[in-house]
Amino acid sequence: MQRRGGGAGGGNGRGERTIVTLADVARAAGVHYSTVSRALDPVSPAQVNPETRQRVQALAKRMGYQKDMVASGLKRGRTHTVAVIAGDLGNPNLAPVLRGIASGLEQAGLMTLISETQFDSERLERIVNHLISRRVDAIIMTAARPLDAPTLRWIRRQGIPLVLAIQTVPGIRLPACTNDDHLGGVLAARHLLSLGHRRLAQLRGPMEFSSCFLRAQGFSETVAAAGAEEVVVKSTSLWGSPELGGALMRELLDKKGVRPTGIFAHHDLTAVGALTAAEERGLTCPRDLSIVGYHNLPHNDRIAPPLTSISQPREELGRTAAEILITVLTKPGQTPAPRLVRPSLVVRKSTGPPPTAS
Amino acid sequence: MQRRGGGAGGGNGRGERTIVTLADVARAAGVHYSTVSRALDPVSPAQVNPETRQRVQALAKRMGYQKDMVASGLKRGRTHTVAVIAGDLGNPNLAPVLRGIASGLEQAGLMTLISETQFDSERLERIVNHLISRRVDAIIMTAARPLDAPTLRWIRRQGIPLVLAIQTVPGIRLPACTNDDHLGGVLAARHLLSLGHRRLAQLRGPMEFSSCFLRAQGFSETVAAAGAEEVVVKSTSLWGSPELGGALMRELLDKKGVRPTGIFAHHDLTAVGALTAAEERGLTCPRDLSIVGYHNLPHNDRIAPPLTSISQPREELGRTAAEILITVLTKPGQTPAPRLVRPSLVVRKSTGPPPTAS
DNA sequence: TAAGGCCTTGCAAACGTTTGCGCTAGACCA
DNA sequence: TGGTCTAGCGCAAACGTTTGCAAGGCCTTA
Repeated sequence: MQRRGGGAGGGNGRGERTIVTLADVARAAGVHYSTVSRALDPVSPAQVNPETRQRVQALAKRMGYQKDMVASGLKRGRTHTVAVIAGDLGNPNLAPVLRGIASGLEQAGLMTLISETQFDSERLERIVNHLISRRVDAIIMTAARPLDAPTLRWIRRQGIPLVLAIQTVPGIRLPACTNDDHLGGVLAARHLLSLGHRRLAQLRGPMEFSSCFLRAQGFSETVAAAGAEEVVVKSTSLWGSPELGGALMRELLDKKGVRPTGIFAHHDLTAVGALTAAEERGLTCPRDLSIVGYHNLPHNDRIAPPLTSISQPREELGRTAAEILITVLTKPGQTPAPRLVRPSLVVRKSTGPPPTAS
Repeated sequence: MQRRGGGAGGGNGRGERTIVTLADVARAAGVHYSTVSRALDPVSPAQVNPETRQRVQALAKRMGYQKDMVASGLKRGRTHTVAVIAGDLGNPNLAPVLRGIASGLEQAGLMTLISETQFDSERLERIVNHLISRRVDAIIMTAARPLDAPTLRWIRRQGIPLVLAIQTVPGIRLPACTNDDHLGGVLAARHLLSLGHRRLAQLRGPMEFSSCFLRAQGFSETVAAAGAEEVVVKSTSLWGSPELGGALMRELLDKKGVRPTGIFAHHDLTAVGALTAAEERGLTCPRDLSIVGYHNLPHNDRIAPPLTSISQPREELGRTAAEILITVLTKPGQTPAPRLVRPSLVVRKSTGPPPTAS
């Protein structure tokens, strides 16, 4: 038996329980510890007498034996741990995805280890090295940017299975699960067009995010196909804040020419900022302009006016990513096809027909 | 050298890099591997010739050696991993706390492993057993409920340091870092009282959460001390949803007697639901009633009317919890005193003087 | 110059589990 | 009855690191 190091976290260290190993169980059962190991291994084909197996299992349970995953990991080379790398845990869209991943992986007996890069490449590198040295079985990356391509390649060279979720990066073929952001752009455009808007604009997120790029593409294509007009506003490197939305909206309103009436913001918070900026210029929504947001954040129906938005099935995305990862782990060699989950449009009060006079 | 198992996650497995061990570096350096181990150990007091140390370090770096934390963990009994158990990752308040914890622990060279219980006791037990068998160095629990007391005791008996964050449970003395919820209740009460309200009420969260209990207590005490009146609404076991807020508010308005004018909701979302319900009864805020929320959620200033709320320093709480944990790990035996972080009042438009006619 | 000290390094035993191999004993067949 | 086969179990070597112990060399001191 072995003692645990360190005093008990809370108060009197009277606990100081010992930890039970294979050898302990073996001694009690009167067999060799390798036999115990085999008896406790669920997949080992009847290498051991059913009777012995029963006896040992019962004994192990009674003694409170728990396999030491660290030792097992060292020997087997598999730690049953999957790391999820996130950019910003504060992003409310992320939590359901993480939950989907964790619950999906749990069913396969895998533990989820979450880390946050805060979009800092150096930090990402540190984290990845740490994870590698910890011998995680696989990595799910939810915050990939083109910038990170070298790191992704480095992970792959280490022979560690890698799955991308939410974001994908061009130029690297990796199993991935993403939102159908192109479709999201299309849905936003169709909605505005069907209401009668003919002059449209986008408040875009950073184009180096594949998600934003695709949203923009889907939107622009649909607008062009309908023969409507799109006013282009430059995209920024910032992302998803009301401040950004305000800035972009002011820039849009300062432009010469005819003011667009249908706006597609790549983020609900951007839309919120844009709304505020528009109100400051005496415009009201949806009378003077309609706006579609993205992400369908929880408070959208309390905002004035309640925000029409594109909703993404977040938990499903996480579960799908987990599924993909599990196929990668169980069937090495094949690269599963990328998978898309489909967003939907949630109509509220921030969109309506364009002003008639114009 | 050893090969990594499993095919590369993405496409052609051409990579299949080998992994470098102490023995490899030792061979290349012409020394014994124990010497390499010592040369690479930053804390080992000049056990090794500075010259050799230099040479070995340079070589290790050049060869891309990375310490295998699994093997190290097995030998040393410390995995440099801390588990954080959360109730619901979707809770927007949690993310900053997690970030605070992770960044605090990172500075001590500790990795953060996050798990979600979804407030399921059975799941919690599974997770804890898994973590123990993975030999995590410590556990931070962010969602403790009285219900979980047995599990907490079980963790402590295993000799695993345990720190509570956000919630604390009565009856167990454990190092903890929590919000000063009592002060939060006091602040809310003082604010409403100073505006002139004399009939107050609370829309409380579940009283088995220490945070809600303390908020309620702070509020009630302050109201009583001011000689004002508090209308009591029963608390529920649900938590933090607009639906709950609506239900509680309707119950309050259905009560006989004089309607209270100052409301303290234990959660912003509850406040939002209450607002909606009040509007349905023809009451407007802040003219007919004032409401103070809790948590200062990001969208509070876009809600109509913008919500006065109690703001908590979330990331600071996480960092403090990490600090506590580190003291526990470095100075075993002592139980650090519980620490409180102080909330503050953010005044917006949902509070004002009570209606003059009454 | 010899003895004792320190500094540096090598040796080998752990940590707890997994697993290839070999041994024994019973079963089966000729 | 002797031989082969197989089921069941023990043996021991890994996995990669840490670390007490001892050995060797050099320096100091008497």
